[in-house]
Amino acid sequence: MSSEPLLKPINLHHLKTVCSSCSLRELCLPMGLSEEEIEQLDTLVYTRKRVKRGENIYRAGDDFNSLYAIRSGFFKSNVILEDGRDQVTGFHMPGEIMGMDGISTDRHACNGTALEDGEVCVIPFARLEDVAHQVRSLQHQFHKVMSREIVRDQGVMMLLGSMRAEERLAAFLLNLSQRFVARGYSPSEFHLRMTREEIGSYLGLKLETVSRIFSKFQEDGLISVQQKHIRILQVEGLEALLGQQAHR
Amino acid sequence: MSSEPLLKPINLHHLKTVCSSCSLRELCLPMGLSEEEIEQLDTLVYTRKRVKRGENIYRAGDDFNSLYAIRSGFFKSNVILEDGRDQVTGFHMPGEIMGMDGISTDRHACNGTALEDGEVCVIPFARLEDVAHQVRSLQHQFHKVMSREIVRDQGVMMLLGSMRAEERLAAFLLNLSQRFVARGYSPSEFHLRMTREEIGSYLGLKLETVSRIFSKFQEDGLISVQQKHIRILQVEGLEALLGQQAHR
DNA sequence: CGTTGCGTTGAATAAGGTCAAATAGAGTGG
DNA sequence: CCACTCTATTTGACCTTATTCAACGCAACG
Repeated sequence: MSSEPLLKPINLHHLKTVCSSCSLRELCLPMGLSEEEIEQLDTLVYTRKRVKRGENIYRAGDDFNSLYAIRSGFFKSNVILEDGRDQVTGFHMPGEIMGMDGISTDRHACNGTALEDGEVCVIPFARLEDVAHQVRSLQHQFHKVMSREIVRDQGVMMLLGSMRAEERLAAFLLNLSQRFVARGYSPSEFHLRMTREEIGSYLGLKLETVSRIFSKFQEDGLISVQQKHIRILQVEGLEALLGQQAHR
Repeated sequence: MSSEPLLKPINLHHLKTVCSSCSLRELCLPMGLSEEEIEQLDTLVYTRKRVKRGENIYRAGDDFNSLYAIRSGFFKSNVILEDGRDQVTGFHMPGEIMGMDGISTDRHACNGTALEDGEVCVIPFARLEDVAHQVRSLQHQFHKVMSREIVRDQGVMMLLGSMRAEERLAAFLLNLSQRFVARGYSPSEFHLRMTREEIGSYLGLKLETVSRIFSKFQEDGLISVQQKHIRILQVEGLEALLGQQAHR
């Protein structure tokens, strides 16, 4: 066992930094592309970046150079308002692309902050446009990714504009649940990586309201909450909250 | 005067349906491109569409084929909710591009509705991608347009998530004002094309609240309101409302 | 000149925010 | 491993804001 290996070991690092062998390729930028097309993306990402909880991958005002694909970890987009408050504009999980807000002005419009230790793929944007210029299917796929972000944001706008607090929380939990399923995790049991305050900021509610409504959902037998650990007991119950006409 | 013209008349129709001679080219898709590059866009738009007030240029669920650049008129993006309520997700004026939400799923996610008679340039999306594939600067410009939409939506999310009613209205009026200026109209005097209910829907408020706050702004000497006619009397006053720390 | 849709205003109410206090964990250093 | 600290969370009491319900005014239109 201590002798020289017979075969040269596979270069694991290379294997890992390449889209074609990434386990997230069904969710991430390569989604829907063929194997050959994905291989053409392999020149795109030559840097990974490890981030620790609380660190920013970019800050509002920074020069925009790259997009970031989440490999692992959980992130938020946020802006620090003049009065110091931290306004959250999104939560992001593996396979999602962050930083697209920076394209319009060549400066990032918000911070990208890690809520737990993680790793992102750095996608130099000029290079992405180069490859998209070559590979038409990538161009199209990238347009889809941006459009999806627009649709997602408009969904949040509708949530904020038309739902009451309970409905917002129900929608939030169901949305997280769906996104966890897509990543192979349990739909009904998960760990919130963000605080009540961050949830509230995102949903336009105060942290006390978030806490109270979690407690109420628990009393009603819809979920079980223990700090950041959530278990959904009755999906239909949460869905029913959404179905009823919104009031605001 | 009844004799044959000496010179063949200029084809006015053609002159008009082409980006390079469009008065909105500084605001619209061609923004920032050179004259030669803009000429390459001239094959892009071969259809204009007139719409009457209340008509939709597309509806949620329709197949997605084209983007629409507003030539004239005032539009809203909206979704009809299950309970019949009309949730507004955006207001759009000349030079802005509508329909980008459709790219992600090949179906429109919302309606594009005219708030007054107007005209849109139909941009077949497959063709746009073709031309973008040829003209790299257009590819980049289109990415900027999409990114701008993302930033704009996130701004609305922040407004809805962190501002109280008065602040939302103040921000709304200032935003309209800025967009009118960019189009050569008065910053301080304009006509609202939408109802109080539509404003409320967009801002997450009830129409009565919108009406009350307009009245209050008027009492405070910030604006003068007469039905849909608005005159901003003290921009600084409205701006001051935003500056103060948001409370919600 | 009535009808209809939109806007304004008032009074009562409910939803969520604010303030405050108690508790529970997670992380840290001895 | 334990004590200590700090932060996140929960819960209660009270208050503010915006909604709800309702009545009325105004302007456009056939």
